[in-house]
Amino acid sequence: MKEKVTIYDIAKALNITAATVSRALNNNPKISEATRTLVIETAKKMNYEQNRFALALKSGKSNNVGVVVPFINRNFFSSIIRGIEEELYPKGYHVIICQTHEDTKKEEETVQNLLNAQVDGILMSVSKTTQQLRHFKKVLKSNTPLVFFDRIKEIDGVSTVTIDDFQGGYIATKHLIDMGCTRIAHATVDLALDIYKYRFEGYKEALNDHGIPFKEEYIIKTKSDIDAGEKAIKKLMKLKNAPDAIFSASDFAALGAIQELTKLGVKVPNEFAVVGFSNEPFTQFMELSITTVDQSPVEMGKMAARVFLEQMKEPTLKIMKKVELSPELIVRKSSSSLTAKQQTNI
Amino acid sequence: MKEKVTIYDIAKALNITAATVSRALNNNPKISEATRTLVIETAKKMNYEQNRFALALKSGKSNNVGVVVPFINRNFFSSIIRGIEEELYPKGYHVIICQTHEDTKKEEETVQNLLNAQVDGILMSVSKTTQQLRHFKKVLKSNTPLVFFDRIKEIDGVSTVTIDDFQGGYIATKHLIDMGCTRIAHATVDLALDIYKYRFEGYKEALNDHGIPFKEEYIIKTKSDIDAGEKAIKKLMKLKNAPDAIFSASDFAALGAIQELTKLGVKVPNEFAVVGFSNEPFTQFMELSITTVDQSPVEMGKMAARVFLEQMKEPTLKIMKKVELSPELIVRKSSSSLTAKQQTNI
DNA sequence: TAGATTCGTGCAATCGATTACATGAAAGTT
DNA sequence: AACTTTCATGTAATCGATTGCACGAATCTA
Repeated sequence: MKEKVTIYDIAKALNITAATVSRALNNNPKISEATRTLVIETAKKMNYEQNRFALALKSGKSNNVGVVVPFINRNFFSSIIRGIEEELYPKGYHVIICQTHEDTKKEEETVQNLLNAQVDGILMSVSKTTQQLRHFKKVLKSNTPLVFFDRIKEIDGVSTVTIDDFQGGYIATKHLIDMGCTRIAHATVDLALDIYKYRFEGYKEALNDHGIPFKEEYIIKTKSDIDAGEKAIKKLMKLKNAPDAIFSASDFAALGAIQELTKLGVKVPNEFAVVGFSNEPFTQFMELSITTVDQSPVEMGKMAARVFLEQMKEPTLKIMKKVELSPELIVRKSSSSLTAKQQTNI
Repeated sequence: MKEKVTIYDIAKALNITAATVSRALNNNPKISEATRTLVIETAKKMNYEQNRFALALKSGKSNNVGVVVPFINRNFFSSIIRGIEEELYPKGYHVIICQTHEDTKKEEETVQNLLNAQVDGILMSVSKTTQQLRHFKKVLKSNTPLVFFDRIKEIDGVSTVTIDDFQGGYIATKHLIDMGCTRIAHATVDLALDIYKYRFEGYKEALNDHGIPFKEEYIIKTKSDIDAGEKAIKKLMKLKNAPDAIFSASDFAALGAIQELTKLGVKVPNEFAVVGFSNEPFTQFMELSITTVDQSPVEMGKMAARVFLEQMKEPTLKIMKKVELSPELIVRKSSSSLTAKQQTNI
């Protein structure tokens, strides 16, 4: 039906060759001003659109980038993707979304797949289960820019965009200390993942800086869900010297903690303060809104995209950049009866 | 560096022509069994990967589909995309994500863009502001399958996947009636959008079926945010005959309503019941969890993908399918003190 | 004015895969 | 034995855009 207009059609219409048309459209300086404008005008008139595949075939560049995340329908990741899309779309790139379901196998397969699709770059957050780095090496070998965000692996030649999880853990903990808490527990998730390791270390450093002894019994390794938070509190409140606050590396666990504390009759925040991590949307909507650490995911996505673009500008150079965004503590009711009133007007 | 292996390389290695290799790899029946297996084996050995661009250029098919939504970092949309991706990835399609920011201009531009990129199909949810349908007609003219989900426009030849918003409005309202409410208000958003119109009509029908007179003063047109919900309650509670329940077409407005009610000292759900719509994640996490209507967005995404695949299977046929998923009422505390206890264990 | 530059354009190969048509060998038919 | 089929493979065009090289005309140089 709809015949696509090609440069040959334009050439025929103007009685010149396709080569001239191509050059005119690409602002090749060897073309006379007269024919250039003529070509450009007729191109517009004929509704010419460059065929991306022909271009891709010739150049090897697709103008697509692959974005790989565990799940797209997690606020944190979808916000990152939003940032990436908003940064890359105006530059003519299309964003291809893939999910790994936290499964290394699928991750490897997906990466290989994107490579076959000759994406111009891959931006990704590594699956929890990933140990093997072979598939990333393949990406580098194929000269495709690779940018990790949030969940990274240290690989030579790979740029990374993270938030400063250490600082995040530090400010969260310091805030609890400032609020007068002295027996601060910490719920972590998986210390094999850098993000949790650094949050934990920030926690320890804050304690240390304020002369509060670190207690192993206050550290609970949980999953990142509500149930885990409840269990953590159950365990913690049985201790002889039960804590008076918890910094949870997960908002969901923080929520579970609050629910369990309420069930036990412990008043939050007066008797027990809670701080989460991630600024999941629900934390602000709760009646007892939850203090948490914001990771500015949209900004993180934009930054990852910018790092990629920078690499594309210098295809000959091997750029390796490490960007660390600053986390922001968002104080809400779960940790501060004082500010509770200020925070009421959402 | 990394030289890509082509069928010519394989051909050279086996001292045959590329045509034979191509045919062997495509299971063309004219190729002898011997050479076929030989070719396939060496292809594997040489790590051959088909060049998607060459294929795309020749066939005009990209194996990409475009997905267009207002914002990707909205739980509803990101969940739909998750469904789409999970359904399409195994079939070899890549999903290209685009956002319209609820802006018709950007929507038109995006659609045009996807068309240029020769996607094999476009799945989208229409922007709120879209009136003009020209860009959709263009899609149809180019013979690209178009599937609308959730926010649709009635266009001949376009398949749609929606939930039965009428039924959603109906069961939400009926639930309130069953709970003993008799003065049920309704907060809607934009009656120009079908989804809200149908929810409203379901509401009216439910009232009607149960002999409850419809009152214009109980209908509030708001935006879909917390603030809007608060304002709605302020207005409603000033009425001489104030309502005892509200069915909000937006979860956010429902939340705002609850907050305002609490501020006014009205007990939810005992004195006033609230039902929202969409099953946003926060509705279940609230201390006073919110009754809402679930739209099974992942399922909706999968369905949209399946409708697309069906169309691809029959390229000659013009398939126009209308799928309507059933919404599900999720009863939580905000409307039912009885079930409140059952719902405690999340 | 002859020869050297410069300029604008055309020619043709290339990117990698597919496919209608041609070809030649083997097998079958009478 | 001569002829027709069948079968497997090769030849070459095609998809659309890019680009090094060639070429003729116009302009410049001495």
